[in-house]
Amino acid sequence: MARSNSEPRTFVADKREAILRAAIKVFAGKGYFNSKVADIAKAAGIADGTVYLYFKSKDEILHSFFDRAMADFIAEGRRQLAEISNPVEKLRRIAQLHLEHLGADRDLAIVFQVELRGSTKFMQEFSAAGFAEYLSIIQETIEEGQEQGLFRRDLKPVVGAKILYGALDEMVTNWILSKKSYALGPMADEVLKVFFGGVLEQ
Amino acid sequence: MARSNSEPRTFVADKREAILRAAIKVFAGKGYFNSKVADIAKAAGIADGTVYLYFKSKDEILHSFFDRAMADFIAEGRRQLAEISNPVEKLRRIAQLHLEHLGADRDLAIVFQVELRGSTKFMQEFSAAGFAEYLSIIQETIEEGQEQGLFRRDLKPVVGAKILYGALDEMVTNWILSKKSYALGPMADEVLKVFFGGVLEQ
DNA sequence: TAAAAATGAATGATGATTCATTCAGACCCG
DNA sequence: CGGGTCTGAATGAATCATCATTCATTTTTA
Repeated sequence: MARSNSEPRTFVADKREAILRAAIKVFAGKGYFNSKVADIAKAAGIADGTVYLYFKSKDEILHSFFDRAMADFIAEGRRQLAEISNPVEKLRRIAQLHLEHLGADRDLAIVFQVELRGSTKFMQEFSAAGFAEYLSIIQETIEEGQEQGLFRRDLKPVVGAKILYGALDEMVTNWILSKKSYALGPMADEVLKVFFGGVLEQ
Repeated sequence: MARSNSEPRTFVADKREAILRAAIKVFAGKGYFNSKVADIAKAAGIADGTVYLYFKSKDEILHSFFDRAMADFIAEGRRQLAEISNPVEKLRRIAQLHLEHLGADRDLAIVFQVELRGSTKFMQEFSAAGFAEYLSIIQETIEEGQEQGLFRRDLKPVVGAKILYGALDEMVTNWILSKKSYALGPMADEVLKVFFGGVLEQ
């Protein structure tokens, strides 16, 4: 009762966090369905049962992770975009953030690229949430660019958004699967070179 | 022994085929890990054990499917590309084939987009096989185009291939998840418009 | 009728989840 | 102080359901 009241909250949040981090590492290593809750517990240095004091189920661990990771990413993106007015530069920043963010944490990237897509159920649930929002940020930026006469108008913004997202996404997937180690961030410029200017010789 | 020698082969192949088709439908519906072998057997109208007369394991069903589907697709692609000499038109044909093929069979598309990506293991195994070959067909076509002075040279062909593939792939994924029903094939032209010419106003 | 194909009940392993028990620290009282 | 008590966190062995796979038996085919 007379406990110094913020301390326990912090403690609990930390352990939840630790389980989450351990889970990501385990999921990244062997895939969601091949990971045992016992593996996660071991990776987090706790007993199997303890996992259930912080999460309702194995499923909820993955969900929590996505929800938080995506919300964080979008919040950061919006923050940075607010400082930019030129749509061309906005798209550049989006591409860079996307690749730098995932390029900075391989486990996170693996879980995002691989596990997120591992079930239509997840995809749809997730789709409904953050993913659609992300696509629509790109889409709105393209609309802005069209209004300002910077981008061609014979292209549906929603299609443009999918193309850019798809290209970035493929960069990440290839990076994960590649045996070679290289920086993902710089690929943003390569993608944008094509997205903005196309491959045809003028 | 005195069997009219091609008939039983055919018969066996047909049943194998039927199991494969049933499996795809089931996998597409609930995901590989959530699908029971019993579900597949029921969908194929046979007993559980019969599945094992044609496949060594559940895993092998998925593998067989990928191997065959990918080999067929690449063979068909090569056949059609052989009739085209212009790299621009070759890429157009690739994009159309890609989207028309998956757009014609939703179950096939779901398994390809979702299950194939559902595990790093699968991705890597698969990657080693047909997928790398597909990417390199695109890459070589871009190289040709560069040699003929059609495509800009300040772009690595391998990167260009990933961008085009990624954009097409995203069209398929969105199509699968979309509640609206629309034709996937025609999206090829939209993608190529951007891939060839870029989004910037001239 | 013999061989091949198919059956589906039984087996055995696996692994998510539960819960009776232990443990650690906070608080109280003499 | 120092030991007793309470609370909630943590434990991990046991439970229980779920399937992939097998194989003795039956059915079909030729």
